[in-house]
Amino acid sequence: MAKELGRRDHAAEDPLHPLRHSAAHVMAGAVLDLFPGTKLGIGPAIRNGFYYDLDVPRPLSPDDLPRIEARMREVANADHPFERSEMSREEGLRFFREAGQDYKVDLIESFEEAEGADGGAVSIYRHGDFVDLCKGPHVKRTGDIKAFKLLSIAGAYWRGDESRPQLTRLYGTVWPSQKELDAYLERLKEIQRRDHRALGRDLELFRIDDELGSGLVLWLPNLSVVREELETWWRKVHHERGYTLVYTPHIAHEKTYQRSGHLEKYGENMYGPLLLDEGTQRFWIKPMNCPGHIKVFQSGVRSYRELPLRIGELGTVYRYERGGTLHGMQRVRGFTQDDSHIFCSWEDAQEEIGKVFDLAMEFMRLFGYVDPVIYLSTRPERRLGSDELWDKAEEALRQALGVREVPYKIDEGGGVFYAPKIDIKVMDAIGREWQGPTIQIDLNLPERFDVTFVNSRGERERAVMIHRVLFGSLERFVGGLIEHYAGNFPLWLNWEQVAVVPVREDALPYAREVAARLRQEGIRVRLDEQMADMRERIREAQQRRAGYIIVVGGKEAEARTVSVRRRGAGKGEEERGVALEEFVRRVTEERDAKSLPSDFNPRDTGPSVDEAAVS
RNA sequence: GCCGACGUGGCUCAGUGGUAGAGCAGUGGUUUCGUAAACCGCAGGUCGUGGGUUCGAUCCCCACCGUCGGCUCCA
Repeated sequence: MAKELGRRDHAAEDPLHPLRHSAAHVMAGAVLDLFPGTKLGIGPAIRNGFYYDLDVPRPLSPDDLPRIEARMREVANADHPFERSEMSREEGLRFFREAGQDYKVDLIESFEEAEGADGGAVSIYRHGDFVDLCKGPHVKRTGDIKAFKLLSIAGAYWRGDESRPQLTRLYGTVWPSQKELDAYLERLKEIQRRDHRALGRDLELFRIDDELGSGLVLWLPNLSVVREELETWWRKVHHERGYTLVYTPHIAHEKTYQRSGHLEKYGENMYGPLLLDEGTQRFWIKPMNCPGHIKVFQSGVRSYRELPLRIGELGTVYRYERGGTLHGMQRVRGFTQDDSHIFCSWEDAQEEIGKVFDLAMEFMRLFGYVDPVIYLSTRPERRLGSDELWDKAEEALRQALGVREVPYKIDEGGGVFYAPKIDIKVMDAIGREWQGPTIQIDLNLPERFDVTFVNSRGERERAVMIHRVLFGSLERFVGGLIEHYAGNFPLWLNWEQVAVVPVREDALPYAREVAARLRQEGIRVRLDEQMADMRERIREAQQRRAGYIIVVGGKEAEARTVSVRRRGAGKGEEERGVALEEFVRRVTEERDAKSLPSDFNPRDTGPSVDEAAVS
């Protein structure tokens, strides 16, 4: 899911900020003209555009957007100047109170509470009849706002607070030129084309069935192939790196989650209780894998000689999420995490973190994610554990990054209540930022579960618990991959690596031979023996995103060759007369190298796209 | 959960206060055709669910469920 991290500083640096913010003013003015009595919330510039939160007398529907846009165009054409002026705080309060602009009054009042409100004055901006409380800056005239479009309507709470009134948020985008606007709209279309929900349906990847339950993903056969390959590779990589892979139960006795603190801190997201033994025993479905892994660690007395003990699991968890937040595979109620907990001593912590970090970077590279940005998130205000522990934990993370000389940003106070963490964010093929792997040092659970090992002096010592995920959840990761690859998976993950198309029925025996030869190498081959029109079968294979389509007929059978067409090739770009063994060699090589596909072209990205603005 | 929009056969969509259509997919047949959609036929829907208004509702009203765009939250 594209994240808006950095949006705030981005807004400040963005040279288009005045344009976008000005467009927000013009939009608010247009709504005020068309719907008198509208109250203004806030209307900031955001990445690629702007929004304004408004309290409109009647609900707006998408049909209203063209009208508002038309009115905006009139205002733009009228070419009013933006004029700045100042009022004292009292004047401002009186002005907006008289105008019935309650939210602006609320804002000014909050300025008073905030420290450093500048000398008691507030600034306002005016264009035409429209006046708004605003820091600015703005463009000079409304005529500077030319290439814009309103995109969507949504609800948003005043000040992002659920307990406060909900306003109507209008999203729009604006650019210096029509050409840039068109390019941006084209990018939005590209995002829609890549939407994993649409591709998931068209390519028969996954399904979410209402009767089965929303937020619960059925992995259909095609995507199950992808997952199986990912899991197989994941296990191999982890075995190579000294991980111990385990399986833990999906439900646990209530005692476990009382001790872990999950019931207290996370209970509203948990499924349960399940009442067993006439209701005397209460069990809950696991929302996280940590307690299970701790129990694995504690299955015996651990010696320092056994550490670091790296316990990993593709662990399926269930979490209740509110209905409105569910989104395809990317926001679900049941998912499988590639979870690991590394138990070690403080001496080993930094090195272990470093190893995890290297592995994480390798993961992202393999899938073609680029421009990783590293964040170190430090202690939040509300937290568990002593400052001493936080010092140690943050230092270990810092050192691990320092040793590697990787640049990173510090997200002060951005850690979770029980752990500081390293987050890796990456860019996908169309320039969207995604949350990648995270590494945390858990300062809570080792205490709660009294996780210890026996050190070289024969003493019990508290173990350090490093928590990490690389994929995150397979559902979210693979959902992201679908969009990243636009459905065109690398050969090693492709459900249909080769489609064999015989020209005519008399080529079937050779086609079967070819298919058998490829299958011998473990290649996933589809040979459709129902003889329909050849062109139709080629087209269908393309629609299924077969990695290669090979056409065989009499000529090929005689020469023991195949006619090869690579996915993504243009019309008439097939390569004829490729020796069968040569083709086998190429395909197995590409598969084993886990190469990115030839039709994978990360776009040269301009400004990155804000997913939120898709209409 | 909240605000708004939407919910017609597997998919995309049309339609009406008097109990429904199209294209694709499916299926049967014909076609045997060397690289991006051959032809003809058939079948498939209690129009999301439950109430209400009405002589009569898929179409109007209400509730619920679900989907979509956001908010909030998060893997």
